[in-house]
Amino acid sequence: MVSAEADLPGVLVGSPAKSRIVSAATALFAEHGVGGTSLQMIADAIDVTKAAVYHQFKTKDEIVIAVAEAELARLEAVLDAAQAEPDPALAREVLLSRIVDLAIERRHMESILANDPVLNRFFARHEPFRQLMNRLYRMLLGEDSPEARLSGAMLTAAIGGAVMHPMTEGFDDAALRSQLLRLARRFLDL
Amino acid sequence: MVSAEADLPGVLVGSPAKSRIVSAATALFAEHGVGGTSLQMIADAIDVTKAAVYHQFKTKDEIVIAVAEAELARLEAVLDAAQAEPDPALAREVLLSRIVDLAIERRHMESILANDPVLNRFFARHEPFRQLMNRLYRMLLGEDSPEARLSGAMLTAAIGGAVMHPMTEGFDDAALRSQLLRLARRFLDL
Amino acid sequence: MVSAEADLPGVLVGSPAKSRIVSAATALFAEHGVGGTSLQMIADAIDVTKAAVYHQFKTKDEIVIAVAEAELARLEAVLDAAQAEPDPALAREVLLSRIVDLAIERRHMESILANDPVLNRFFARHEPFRQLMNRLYRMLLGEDSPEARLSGAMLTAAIGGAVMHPMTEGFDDAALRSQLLRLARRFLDL
Amino acid sequence: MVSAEADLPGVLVGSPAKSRIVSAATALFAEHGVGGTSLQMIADAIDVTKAAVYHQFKTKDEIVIAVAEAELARLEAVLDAAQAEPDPALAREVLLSRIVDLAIERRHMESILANDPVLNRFFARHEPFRQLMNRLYRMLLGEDSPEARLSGAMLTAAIGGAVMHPMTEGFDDAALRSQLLRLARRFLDL
DNA sequence: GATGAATGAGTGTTCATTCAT
DNA sequence: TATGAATGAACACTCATTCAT
Repeated sequence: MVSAEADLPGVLVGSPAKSRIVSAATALFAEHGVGGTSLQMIADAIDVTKAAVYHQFKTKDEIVIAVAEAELARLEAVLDAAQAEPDPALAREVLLSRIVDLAIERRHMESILANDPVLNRFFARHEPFRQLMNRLYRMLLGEDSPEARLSGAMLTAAIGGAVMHPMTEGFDDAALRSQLLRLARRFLDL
Repeated sequence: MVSAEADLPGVLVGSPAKSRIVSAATALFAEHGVGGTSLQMIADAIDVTKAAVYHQFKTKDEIVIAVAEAELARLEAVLDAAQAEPDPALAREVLLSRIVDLAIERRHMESILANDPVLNRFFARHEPFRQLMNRLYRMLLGEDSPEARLSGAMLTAAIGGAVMHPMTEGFDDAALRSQLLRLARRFLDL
Repeated sequence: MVSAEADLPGVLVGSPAKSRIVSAATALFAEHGVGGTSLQMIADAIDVTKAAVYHQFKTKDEIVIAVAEAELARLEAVLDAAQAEPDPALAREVLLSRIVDLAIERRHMESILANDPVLNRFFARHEPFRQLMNRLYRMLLGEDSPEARLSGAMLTAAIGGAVMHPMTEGFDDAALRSQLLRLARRFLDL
Repeated sequence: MVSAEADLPGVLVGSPAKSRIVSAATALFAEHGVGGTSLQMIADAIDVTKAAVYHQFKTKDEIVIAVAEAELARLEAVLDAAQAEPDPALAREVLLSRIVDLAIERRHMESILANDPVLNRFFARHEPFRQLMNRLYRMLLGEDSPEARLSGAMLTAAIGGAVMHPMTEGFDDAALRSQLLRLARRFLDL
């Protein structure tokens, strides 16, 4: 079980009431998927009634979108931080490191956030997400060709998938982290 | 929409009646996820009543397991075929090629089979699956160390994730296939 | 309270289970209106669960339509009976008499069936209903002009409205019946 | 759609705030019925919060009553105007004409106000309404017998029902108006 | 093998209403 | 005067599951 009370670091979503709902929903979505999380579960997690949740969000979809956008905001923060670094090679290193960190962190939430079909469909049609990913690939691979996009997609899928993969349960965080970095760098020809 | 009537190639699951259910369920799981597929939908797809489905499978979970094991059987067939090749390097090539084929095929089912949280949880606790994956990694990487397992997990996650990734929609099948092979070979230092 | 168990005379709606639901729904719609009648109320009235009702009708709308069509069938039976009479003047008398009977009967159900906005909207868009009404007007007024239709609409509205009108509560059934017939005949210039 | 902002002519219901609520509620009741109109809809229509509405009316029922009484006040105004005419025959003509006007006006609101079961029940138990109707019948028919009351009830039901009847959709306002007057006069033996 | 009828627990959503500020 | 937050009860509808036939 995940603490539903702790706010996600660095994310603020409107009113405190809204923010608590989004935090709880994020944790629950990660554990049970969007489809497996009922509004009753979200309401119970923050100890209010379903109707109170509905006072803040008109539909479950609105909650899903809020969660997705909060997640996007975290990725954007990572990109901004990396871009602040003037040396491109160093920026790439920072970016890779932070992305692996995000993935490792997800591991502890038994996260299926990145794999959830509902969220995937949302992201696929969400232009800001596509722009963010393109920015990410450009920083990682130094160019913006279709091939670079495919390489980028493979790399992020590889990192995200690896931490959740049943076969990597034996690794502790530190080991997984350094192995992932090593393999990712090799993949990027660094 | 996917034809729910056509049997998956090379898979036989008990009686013909059972087999038709598993085929329909596989297609529906791929389209809507396990959680998003009701027994009513499965029954409708093969034009029988819900009760008829229950006559073959005692619970929905049994159907899920049957679907998962049928998928596993397909992977096993791929491994067997590759292992029949005496030259290890060639075997590896065949294996990689067939795995990419499986992934590309999934693409057309808008498959979320590999990402479904329910199936993931099933596989994580399913010993035959773990053994199959270890066999796969051994063939791909030539050894059976923890590091090899992590590399293998990353590679399969990368391939499986890439075909579904929103950013790879622009590639046609052939292009995606050859790019995936190229990148996978590079990753394996072939 | 109306007995929800007694079947409407002469109406059979598919299976017995379906028929019992339609009977109960008719009584409840008459008492509380369509909008004021919940599926729970219908289910309670015939002592089954809501889900059992849903097994017979996929939506509440389907129940509303079934009720409306059963009511239409009763009117159609009245028209058929009148049309069996060879003498046109006598047929008109029979028709008028039966229509007033229907109205008087409604009185005891505190019926708002004819006034229900939901049913009204359904009927307005239901071609068989329009044809039935035209047939009725033709028999009553002997012609099929727009003016005849307006006269017919006024007459049926008058009869239907009068029995429910708060100002006619003082009349007993027999008195109301004969007065309605007398006024209706006068209106039709009989 | 009906403008919820414009005040009903000649009706003032307490404070301006209260009046705006009653106007909006009247329009919404006419469009969706009492049961189909939520406090949220009323609040939205005049751009305040639900709580603000509750500040003016303790319950939804109070709003319903206020709406009903405002409608009654309009009818009373019509009666007063007619009674101001010294010649009884002319007074009757004026009254009939104004009543038909009210009915025609309702037509454009797709009004279900007169048919709403909730309002009907309210009126049936509302003494001022009964007195108003008796006054109306006396003016129309020149006497106050039970028979006159029934004739009156039939006539008003006929007029009110006819304008809403599905079979009268083909008439334009002017045609409907003159036909209604003609038939009503014939009915009253004028 | 298969069906139709039924069930209990759940879903997302809306409602009239209350209350501290 | 008005608001934002909350609530409990109800709503239409769906679910996996059971069972007599």
